[in-house]
Amino acid sequence: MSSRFEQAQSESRSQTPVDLVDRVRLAIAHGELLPGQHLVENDLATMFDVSRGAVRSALMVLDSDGLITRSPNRGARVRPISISEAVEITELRAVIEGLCAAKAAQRATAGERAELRGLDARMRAAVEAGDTTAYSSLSETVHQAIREIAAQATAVDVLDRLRYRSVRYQFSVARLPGRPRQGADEHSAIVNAVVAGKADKAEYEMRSHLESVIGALYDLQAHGGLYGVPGSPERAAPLNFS
Amino acid sequence: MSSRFEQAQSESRSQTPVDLVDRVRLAIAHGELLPGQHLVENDLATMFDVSRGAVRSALMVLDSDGLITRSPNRGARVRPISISEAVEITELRAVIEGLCAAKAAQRATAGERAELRGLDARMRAAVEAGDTTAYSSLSETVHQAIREIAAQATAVDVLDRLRYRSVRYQFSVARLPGRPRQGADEHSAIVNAVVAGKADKAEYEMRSHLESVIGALYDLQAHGGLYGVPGSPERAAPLNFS
DNA sequence: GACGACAAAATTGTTAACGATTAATGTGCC
DNA sequence: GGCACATTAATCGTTAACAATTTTGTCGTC
Repeated sequence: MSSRFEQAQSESRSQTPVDLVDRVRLAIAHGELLPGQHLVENDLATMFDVSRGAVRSALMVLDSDGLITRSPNRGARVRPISISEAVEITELRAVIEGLCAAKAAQRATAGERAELRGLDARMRAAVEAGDTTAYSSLSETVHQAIREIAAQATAVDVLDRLRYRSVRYQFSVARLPGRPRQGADEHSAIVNAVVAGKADKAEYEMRSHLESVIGALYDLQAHGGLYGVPGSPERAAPLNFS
Repeated sequence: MSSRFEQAQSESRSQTPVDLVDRVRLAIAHGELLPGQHLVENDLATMFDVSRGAVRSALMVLDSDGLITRSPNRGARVRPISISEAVEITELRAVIEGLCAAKAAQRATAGERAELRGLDARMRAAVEAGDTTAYSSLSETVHQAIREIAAQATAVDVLDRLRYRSVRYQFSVARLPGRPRQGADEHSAIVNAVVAGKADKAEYEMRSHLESVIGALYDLQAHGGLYGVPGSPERAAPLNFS
């Protein structure tokens, strides 16, 4: 919690109380550290230019977060996430984001509703134009806006952590054929419900949306493997979520 | 995740990779470390008989969990939880435990259903007998059983962490007049739905139950303060949740 | 008596070194 | 050639010491 709110102040090197955790998290999300990879404390220390003690602490946090596993005296490994686990995580996200959508519907101010409508319009335009990247980015923005409006600090915190576990698959889902179109429709339904102040409907639509993501995950499994695995040339792309 | 599964193997002192985190967590839950209290690394190290480095790592994990706050160069403090935050946490728990209840209804085996029915009967008997302590304990057992049956590892992990944040208030809620009776009725409704395999109803009843807990939290706020604050003579009682 | 500068103490953040445990390698024997 | 066993290397876990920062306490002045 508190770790989320204290902004990176000066990037002053080796003033890394907890912010190293985020750096490693991002490295995993971006595919610089691959699933199953053995993480040696000394290597990470030199890689991130911090003390080994700091690395040790960060690894414990990441272990507690489920991003890595640690065996006594055997070191840490990036934890591979199976599709079935990604499904489970998405099921969990569904109910939590559903809660946020409901709260957002209750609490959104006039300005916030207008903002949501604007985002929705831009997203639909992007899909019409066939701009998948813009869709991805806007989709994430919509989710984020709803979470902010909901003002449920604890829920947002949990969601932030869950995100990093399933990033790998979110990449792939967004690239499935026909996915942007369907996603955009679902997002519109969510936005409309929130803007209309219908909490129950907002929750329902959000959950429907994420259940459709789960369906896409199963498709992924059926059609064998991942599209656009991180580590490939396009790993520079920003984090996007379906 | 992995941290949950590796059992305390030999209690061999100073073999504390992560298990120290749980010990500090429990100390906070039991009121040995009070909200707002300043946590000095050296003191904790001698208190738990571990190295300061281990304490440092544990504090970072607890900070990430939201149980304590850490200011640079100023140390750590046990994070006080306001009633409004406890409400927020319970709202979050409601949707997650709702998910677990639904999954449990889908997945419970015949044996598990029988076990749930047994627990329910014992809980109602305890309430009839006016045994508040037994009710508390059985209530927690029911919740735990449903979580196990649901087999949603990620959700259970999140719930386990959320629990520690609001323990303080859960104590008080269970002591509100008339609370055991109402809680038992709600638990029965949940169990019946799960046993009947009605996922939607199970989720609905679980959420209703926790919304009723939220109502009790507001009552607590209205009637001013906490009953049975930890640190009082009865702090030896096991953790109980409404 | 209150306020501010200064010094001392306490605490955190960092680094380096040591011992312990585990995996990997090499050797001898069957 | 393959397997049991000792040796070596790599890595983790711990401890102690040092540096940097904050807090506390003291003194002098207004």
